[in-house]
Amino acid sequence: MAGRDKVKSNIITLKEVATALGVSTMTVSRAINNRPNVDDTTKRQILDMAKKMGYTPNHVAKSLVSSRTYTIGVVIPEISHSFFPDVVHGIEEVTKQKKYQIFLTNTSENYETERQTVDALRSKRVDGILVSSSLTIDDTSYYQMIVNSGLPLVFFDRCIHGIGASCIGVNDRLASTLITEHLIRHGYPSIGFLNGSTGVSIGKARYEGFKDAMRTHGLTWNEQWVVEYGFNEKSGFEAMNHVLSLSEYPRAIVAVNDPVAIGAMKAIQQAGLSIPEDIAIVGFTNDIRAELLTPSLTTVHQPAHEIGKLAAAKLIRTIENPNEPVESLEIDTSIVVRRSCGHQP
Amino acid sequence: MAGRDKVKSNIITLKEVATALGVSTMTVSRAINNRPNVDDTTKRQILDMAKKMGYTPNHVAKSLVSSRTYTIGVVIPEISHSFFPDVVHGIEEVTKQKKYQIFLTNTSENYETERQTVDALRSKRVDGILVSSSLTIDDTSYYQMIVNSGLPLVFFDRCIHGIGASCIGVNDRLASTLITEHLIRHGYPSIGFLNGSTGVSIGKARYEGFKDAMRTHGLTWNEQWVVEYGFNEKSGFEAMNHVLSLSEYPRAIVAVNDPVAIGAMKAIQQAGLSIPEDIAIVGFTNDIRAELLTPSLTTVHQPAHEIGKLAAAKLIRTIENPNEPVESLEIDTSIVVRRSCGHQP
DNA sequence: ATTCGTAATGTTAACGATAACATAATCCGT
DNA sequence: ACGGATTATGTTATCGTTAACATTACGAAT
Repeated sequence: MAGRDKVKSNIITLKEVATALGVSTMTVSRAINNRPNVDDTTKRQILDMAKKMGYTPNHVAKSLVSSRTYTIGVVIPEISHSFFPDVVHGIEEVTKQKKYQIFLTNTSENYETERQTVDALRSKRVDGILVSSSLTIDDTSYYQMIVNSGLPLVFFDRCIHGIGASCIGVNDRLASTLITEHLIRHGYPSIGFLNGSTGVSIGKARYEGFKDAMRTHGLTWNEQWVVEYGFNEKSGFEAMNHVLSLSEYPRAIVAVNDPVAIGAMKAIQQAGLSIPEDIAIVGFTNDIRAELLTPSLTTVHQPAHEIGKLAAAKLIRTIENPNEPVESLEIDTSIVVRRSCGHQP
Repeated sequence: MAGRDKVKSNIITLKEVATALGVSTMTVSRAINNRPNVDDTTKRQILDMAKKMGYTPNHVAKSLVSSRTYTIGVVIPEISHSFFPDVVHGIEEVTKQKKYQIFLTNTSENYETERQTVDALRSKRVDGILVSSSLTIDDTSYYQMIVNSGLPLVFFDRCIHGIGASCIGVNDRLASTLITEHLIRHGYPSIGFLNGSTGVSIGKARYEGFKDAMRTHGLTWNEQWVVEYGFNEKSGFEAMNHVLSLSEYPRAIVAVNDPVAIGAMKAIQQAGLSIPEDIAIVGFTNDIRAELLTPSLTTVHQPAHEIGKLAAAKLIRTIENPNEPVESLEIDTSIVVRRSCGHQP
């Protein structure tokens, strides 16, 4: 039974099905694609034969003719942040329903890699791309070129504005203001900010929000306590160690995201200090671990799954309707108050 | 500056570059692909012009000619389990280096979806697929057909054996035996097993390992305490509630994976019982949350990243070398002893 | 039976790139 | 200066599918 003959490759084409039945490829094509003008008997024979021969349509050829691949490229900075798998989950949900497939690419927070990745996706002629950009330089010309080329592009989470691409983000600046104000209300006299990079949209927006809150409340901040080490746990650890090595350190910390906050918490605790008694800290993202930490981390909840769904839906509308307007959506976040900010049950 | 002319699509082809310079497409093709027999001057002109016109090679057309897409399909059951993003990370690392791109697909633990997904990947003519299967029925004919069709296929984590496909898994059965024995050594008189599904390879192997340990130590187990509710947190919660509703419940629990263990822990604690004082529990996976839980979860560490890398490397070797042998690899795991098993610091 | 209309089927060209073969241009040694 | 070897360039056919046009078949109406 096992191992019939060993043909090198048995990928069946339309033509082979056609010859097997003595009809033309067009008739087979019509039958397979359920187009009109095929005799019922013929159609049944074709369908049976196609099944028997194990015919699978070649989408590569189809794509070449139609200039449509039903494929979407997804560019994310770091797949191991719990935020992004959740976004991908949301994207998947929409794309699956709309019969698109996704190319998932991880740039490791590297803009050069990001460009290469996008170029590769363009070469593969994806119908559109979803990007959370790691751009840190003030040069949007690359994405401007992408937009000009007509490739549908929707940013999510980390956006680049003003180049004619839609964006699904959150109200980062306001959320950052609110969570900073939450710390201010606790009465902490000094607050530091652990940023990833101000070149990245979320880094800039969250820092601005931090400053808004400080200014509104007539507080000043020590520029030494505003540092940029990166967006992951390791960089949070290093950033915090740097701050702790200064002659003075702040009474509270706003971290640009939860991984950074988690790294910082490790640094604080390893230095023999207590959270929130010695240093209070808040994050941003509502990482899956936030509620489990000791103390649990006060943070900003971002609806990752929702962001993924909205971004994918927007992109598909942009692909399928050339008149779909460009828009920037800011989804509301909410503050999740736990223990790390000093809040008592 | 913005909004030059509004051409519908400005995707440049080889031919357009060729006409712009008055040479043939072949010459352009050779120049672009850095092939020999192109005059240096001509080559420079072509490269300049291609860049100026914004030419991007069309991989769809290339793929049609070469029957190679440099694309790998990745089929995973649930992207929100921390295990899988880690695996994907490992896969990404290898594929990026080898210039492949990955189609990421999520089947939501549904075998029907899985088949449709694999069919879609075949239609898109991926060069190979990496699958962690949700197959729960005793019918491997579908994958047998895939293997027979010559499509390179490597399973990871959840394997289907005996059909001629390679597999990168872990020594599930042994690991399960070891962690069960760890509980036995604690002296618990009764142990239950929360399975996902015995139809899935890991469910079967881990259950077998559990039984091995019990038998070896002359213990019996109550079949009522062996339940199958699924592989996620919710099913763990429900499974445990079911067990707790029985007239008697076991002194310790082996969960088929960490999400199930986490759900079960919630159920136990909501029932007013303590872990490990009333019920001890161990998991499997070393989820990112395991060490942060209260109590921290004793579990089996599976090198997810490593599995991803090995699986991707094996698949690429299989794609690029028709004589690459079929092999099943079992990677070693290690037990991470924390508090939920009753261990004291 | 002739003609017309529609349904069924077939043929050709095209999508963009490249392999394989064909030709033109250049170089070199004697 | 000539023939043979290179090197540079061009032409044709092909990958698998489908759009667009062309043809054939068949039933109905007169």
